[in-house]
Amino acid sequence: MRYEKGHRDATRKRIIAVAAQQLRKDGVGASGVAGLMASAGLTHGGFYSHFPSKDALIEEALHEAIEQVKAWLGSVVESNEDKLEAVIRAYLSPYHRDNPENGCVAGALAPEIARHSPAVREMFTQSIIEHVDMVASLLPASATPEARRSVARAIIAGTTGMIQLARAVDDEELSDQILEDGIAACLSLARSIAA
Amino acid sequence: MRYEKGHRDATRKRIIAVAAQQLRKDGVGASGVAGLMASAGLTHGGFYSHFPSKDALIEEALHEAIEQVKAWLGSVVESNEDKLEAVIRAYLSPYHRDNPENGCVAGALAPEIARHSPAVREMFTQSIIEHVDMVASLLPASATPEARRSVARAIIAGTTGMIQLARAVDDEELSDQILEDGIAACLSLARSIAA
DNA sequence: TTCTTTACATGATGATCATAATCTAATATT
DNA sequence: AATATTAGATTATGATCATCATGTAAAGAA
Repeated sequence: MRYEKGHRDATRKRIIAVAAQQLRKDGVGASGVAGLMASAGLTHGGFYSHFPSKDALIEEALHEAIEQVKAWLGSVVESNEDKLEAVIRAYLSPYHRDNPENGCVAGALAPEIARHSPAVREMFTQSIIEHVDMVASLLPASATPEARRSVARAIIAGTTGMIQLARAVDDEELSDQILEDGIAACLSLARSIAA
Repeated sequence: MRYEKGHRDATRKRIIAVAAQQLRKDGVGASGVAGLMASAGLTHGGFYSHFPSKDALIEEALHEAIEQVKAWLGSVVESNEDKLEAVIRAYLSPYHRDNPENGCVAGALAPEIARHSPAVREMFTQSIIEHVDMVASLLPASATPEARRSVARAIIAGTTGMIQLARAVDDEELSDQILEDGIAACLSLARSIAA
């Protein structure tokens, strides 16, 4: 049947939005086309009129997810006085641990991305580079630019592992400790390069 | 056909050994029973006379993989003077990054483990707890036990993310930097709790 | 030497996968 | 009002998945 104009675009966006969540929640490989479409309230039939392949959707959905995370962390930075501590605490929060579908792409999918297509890895790499610059800008201004970028890389990569382990372990107390120790470690690192 | 005695046990061990590598290399979900058996030089037919289900093999294979990593890092600790620096450098080495099939289970599979069965998560959690104690024992003796355990948790979780990002990014220079910055960050953290 | 056992192979089952062709009904266009 | 268009549904295809039933050949037991 034919729908009002704009319907097609809205549907396409909805598929991407649903995929951006589900890929982080269930993993890329474990998310099938039919399941994604069903989550968008559709059947699998129309999929290939929106995307040339599953991989094409994955690429778009991961890009969308990365933008969402960037917006989230950006708003945390904007609305807080101690910006570095605020982002770290937001990233290593129980909320982020318990809601991977709205959280960091690396935290949910890093090993799968390492095994994915060059296109996805390239996009991911670009987002990491930008994120390094963002975090570096929050580090003590008294340190050299390269020292700040170095610590920013360690914080970004480190926190990725911290949120993952906090999700993987089957022990609530240990999970909370991992988050808290991670926060302390990142703040210690940041302080360590202050002149 | 009937084989010499001991054959069955040897085959079983070989399936587990092959799976322990392949799961880390390709991911748990992406590794099928038929592919695993083929890598062991067999067809899929005999699988269910060795294991009651794919999940049962996964559990055994991941346990085996964890034991291998424990042995690897244990030997690094034993054979080096500066034990902490040696493990960190081994873990965050280009060799480890480029050979996930023989490397850390968390580094290869943490998000998948977070989504896996309670049995797998429980075994994984236990191995993390033991690993925390091991790393804590390498930290400055002048610090309190809880401070050492806290930093050990941060180092373990942090390095997991570092090896993952180093694998995921599509830029050799950035990948090397992540490893080097990770080493520096871990050593800085260790120093920070020395009395 | 004959017979039984068994480790694995072959082949089958039904589910689910990505992808594609065809159908349908409602809106846009005329 | 009649017609053309189209978004998405239904259905189909062939691959691959985990799981299981049956076949077979060679080693061990008799």
